[in-house]
Amino acid sequence: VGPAVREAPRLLGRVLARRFAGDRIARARIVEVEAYEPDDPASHSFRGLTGRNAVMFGDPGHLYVYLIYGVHSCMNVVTGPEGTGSAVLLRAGEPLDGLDAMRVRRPRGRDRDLCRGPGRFAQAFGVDRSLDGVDLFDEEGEIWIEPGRPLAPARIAVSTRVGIRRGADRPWRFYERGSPFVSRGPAASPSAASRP
DNA sequence: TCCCCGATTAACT
DNA sequence: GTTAATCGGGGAG
Repeated sequence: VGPAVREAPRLLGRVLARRFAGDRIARARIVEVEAYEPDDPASHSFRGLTGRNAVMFGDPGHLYVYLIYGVHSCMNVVTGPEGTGSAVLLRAGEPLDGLDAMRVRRPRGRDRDLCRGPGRFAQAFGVDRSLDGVDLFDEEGEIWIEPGRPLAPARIAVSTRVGIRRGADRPWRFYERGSPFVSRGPAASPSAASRP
């Protein structure tokens, strides 16, 4: 629990799990995230509490799902503290288990692309607005986060965020250096980069 | 109410 | 490299 900028890199290497019908479980390592803060003009919470973003202002550890371009759902982890409006966008994952269940939702493309990009990640995991607000630490639920292995700092790259205008200079995108499961995006900033 | 446009993707040329 | 698809939030009138 804390500001999204601090929690975001700590989510890398953890595992997102999803239960489908028949107790089939899909899992993916989180390899790319972005932080969004309340004083951040790119964040949905920037203009305060609304119907859409209410979950962002609620309990940390819950899932905030929104629809983008009228087409794609995007998954975020609320990082709290409650009432602040901080969240981390899950941008990409490395599929581990249940790839066949993911392929049901995404029949096209290669396995490395199943969870590559926020819209694809959500689609592969069968997540839409109906899961907005669920508790991500309830392993009896439909979707949750498992501990996984935290990423060593040297393996974390930092860059500006993808696809935004306002707040575009903030280096709040974090991803696993060298991973083929990371979406294409801005190059890592020199200051934050360490040698491969 | 109307209107514009976005934390994107896939299918084009 | 360009663009259609497709929805709802939220600012303007």
